[in-house]
Amino acid sequence: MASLSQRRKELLDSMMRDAVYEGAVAVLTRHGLNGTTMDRVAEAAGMAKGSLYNRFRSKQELLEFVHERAVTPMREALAEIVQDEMGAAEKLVAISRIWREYLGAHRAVFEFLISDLAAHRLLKDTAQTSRSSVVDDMATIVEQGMREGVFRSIDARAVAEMFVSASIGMVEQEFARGQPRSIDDAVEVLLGVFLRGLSVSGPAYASSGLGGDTDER
Amino acid sequence: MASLSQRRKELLDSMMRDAVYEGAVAVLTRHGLNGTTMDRVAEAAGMAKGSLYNRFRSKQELLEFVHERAVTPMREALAEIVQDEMGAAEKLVAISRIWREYLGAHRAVFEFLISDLAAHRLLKDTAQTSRSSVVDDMATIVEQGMREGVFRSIDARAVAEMFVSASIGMVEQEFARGQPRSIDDAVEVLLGVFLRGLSVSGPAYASSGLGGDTDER
Amino acid sequence: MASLSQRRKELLDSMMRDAVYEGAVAVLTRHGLNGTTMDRVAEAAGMAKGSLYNRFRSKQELLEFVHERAVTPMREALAEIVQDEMGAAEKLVAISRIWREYLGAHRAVFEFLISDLAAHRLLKDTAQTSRSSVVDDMATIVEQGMREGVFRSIDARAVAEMFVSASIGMVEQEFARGQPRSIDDAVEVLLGVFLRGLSVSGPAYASSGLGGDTDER
Amino acid sequence: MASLSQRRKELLDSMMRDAVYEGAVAVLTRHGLNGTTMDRVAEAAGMAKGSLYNRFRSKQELLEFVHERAVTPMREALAEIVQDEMGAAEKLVAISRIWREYLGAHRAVFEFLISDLAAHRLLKDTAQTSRSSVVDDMATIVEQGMREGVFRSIDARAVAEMFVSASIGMVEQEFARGQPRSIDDAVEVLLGVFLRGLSVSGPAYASSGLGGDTDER
DNA sequence: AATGAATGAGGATTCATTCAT
DNA sequence: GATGAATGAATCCTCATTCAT
Repeated sequence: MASLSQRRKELLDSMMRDAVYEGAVAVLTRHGLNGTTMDRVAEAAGMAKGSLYNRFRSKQELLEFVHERAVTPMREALAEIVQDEMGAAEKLVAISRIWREYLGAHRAVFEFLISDLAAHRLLKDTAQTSRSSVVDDMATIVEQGMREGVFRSIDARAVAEMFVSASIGMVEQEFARGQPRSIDDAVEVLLGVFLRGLSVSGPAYASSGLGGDTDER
Repeated sequence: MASLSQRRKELLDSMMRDAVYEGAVAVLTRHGLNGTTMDRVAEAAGMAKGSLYNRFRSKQELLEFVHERAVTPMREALAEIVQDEMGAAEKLVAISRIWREYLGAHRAVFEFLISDLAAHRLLKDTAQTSRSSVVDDMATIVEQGMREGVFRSIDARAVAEMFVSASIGMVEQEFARGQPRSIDDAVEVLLGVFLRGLSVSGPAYASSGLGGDTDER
Repeated sequence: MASLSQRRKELLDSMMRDAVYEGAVAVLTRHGLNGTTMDRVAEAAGMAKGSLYNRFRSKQELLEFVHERAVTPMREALAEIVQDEMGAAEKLVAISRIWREYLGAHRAVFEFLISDLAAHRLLKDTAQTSRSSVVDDMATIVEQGMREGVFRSIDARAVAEMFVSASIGMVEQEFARGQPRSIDDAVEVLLGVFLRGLSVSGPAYASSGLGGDTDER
Repeated sequence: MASLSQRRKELLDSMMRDAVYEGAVAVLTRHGLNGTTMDRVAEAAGMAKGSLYNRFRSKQELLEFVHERAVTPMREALAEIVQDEMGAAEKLVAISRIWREYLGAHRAVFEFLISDLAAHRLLKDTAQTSRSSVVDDMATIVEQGMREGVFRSIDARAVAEMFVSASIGMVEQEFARGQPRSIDDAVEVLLGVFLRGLSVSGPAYASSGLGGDTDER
């Protein structure tokens, strides 16, 4: 049987993919998306440029691989939480924590691949889908909260997008200022706003200028 | 009088700058930041490449011009509102409306220049400062609300960043889906969350996992 | 008569040419031959680029004008000395002094136009001719010395070229080191070598390796 | 063994460098320093433009390589002669011959790289140093002659520069006229002048106009 | 005649991709 | 499969020259 050399090959292949991922991340971190050339990735990954093209048909495919590998665990964690038996509010808290941890640990990749619109363009299908699916999952949780009577009736997708954007925005700001918050602090601010903001019996919403939302007053 | 040819020149110059702005925006829209080459901008602006370099010393300078022209009015409107005599909540509402209008009208530019990290990198000084100043203004308003006793005590910068990111995020999502919300709807969702989220006597905040806020469900 | 406005025009034209010359020299000095653009010359000359093209059909022509104006006085002085009633040795001395003064006063132009082969190429006809004519005049003097019996029989053109090159070379070296010699010192070294070198009854020339130059031993 | 492909690679590399050198020289010869574009060099070398950039990081580096390769052997020969046990006069003769041979064989390169001030500017460090070191070596020989009592007391650097310039000047003139002298003729004229010019008991130096050298008349 | 904006060919450099070894 | 040299299209920028005002 070839299963031995088969396994060996797969192992080697897996190791190479690891090397590529880490190399690419290192390059993205130091040089930015535009500065991420195949040459640099190859060197950082400790292999020849040609070898990259044996695994990935193009730079685009390589970046999609990196994106996928970076985002997948987060998406899976999110999907799992969505399936869990917790209440919607609890889920939001759990997600926030997981995200924070993840973003903190992989800030470099996310800085370029999650929020970079140039990347969005480059990775159109992959990335858009990915962000979109995250928003979908979040929306599902918000809807759950509405069904549970914990959240008030609201445009769930809009809130989901707000939540995702606000989460990323906070992290970005911290990156930019070089003053990261603790996970606890960050989650508290974020959820402090969103949970209250979604709560059913809220304080009067002093709308001055919003058409006829009289029932919210 | 020289004032005639003078005026004429200024007019022409102004028209050229308009053409450049619109050309650049068109190219940014169609090709993304990376695909925005001087050649394409020149063609879109209906002039020769060399002419671009008569106005702008470099691509960087041209992009800064575009960024500036796109963002300035918004920043000015924001600054004005910050100075106004309104309450903090009212200010947030006003800002949201203005932003919405603006973002809707200039979606293309903002899609690339406000939230594109590659642009941030390219326009480091200009763009960073610009986004930063927006966040600063927002934070000022949040602080005002805290002083007025309308908002609870909270990390104002964090909230400001969340608000800005959430606002942009919503618009982006709408762009991506091709289903823009009405200004009223958008502002209602956004402020519905943030005003409640910042209100003093809110509903209990059901934190599960944050420090010791266990009994707040 | 138009002679008044005629004169006026000529005067203006003459002033403009002066301005162009001085501007061009300033630019050559600061930016080198390659850095000498029509834009810079125009600005340094205090006029519009288009006006340059009213006087000179091309950059080439402008540079030829500059070269001509820089070199002409030297050539004329040289020609005059050639015609003079002095002995050949005296003429060499006189020429050396005049050159020195000239080179010192116009080092910038000469640094680029006399010894720069790129300029030679650019100014092929003008410059080559000019250098050539200088060498011709020098050769004439050397021949005079030979006829007078003061100089020994020798390849006059070769000596002339050596003399010219050595003169310029010394100045260049001084420019490069930033340590100009006094005119007296420079002339003394230069002529100290060449006059002895050309003298009839010289010291034995210890040629080791020169074929059969027996009469010089 | 890797030594086979190793050797093969080195051989190829060496051939490429030869091709580049010869291509560059050809282009320099035909188009001058300014006309020496990477495109033309690539074509003349029979390779793609990009390949040039695989070997040389920039045009500057490529030109330095050309300069180095052209000048090094001469400099080495010169340095060796300086070290030799010969008398100063003999050394001058030896050097003259070697130079002649070299300049004759590589006239094209030297026409641009040795005496071209634009090149000096471009290759500042490399070229300046190179010419300077040649002059230094020559000065050393002159000083040796002075110590030996063969040459009279004189500004050695000045004479060295004169000698170098005169040597190059002669060759240039010959290039320009297309009438090369034989090595023997050239060396005879050159040294005929310089050796006499440096000799101790020379003929009276007929200075007319030099400060106080009155007794030499 | 003066002006200076417009033009576009030309030049240095980068980099994704291919391919011979 | 691995390698890395070769390729050339694409990009930013410069500058001599033209021409409408």
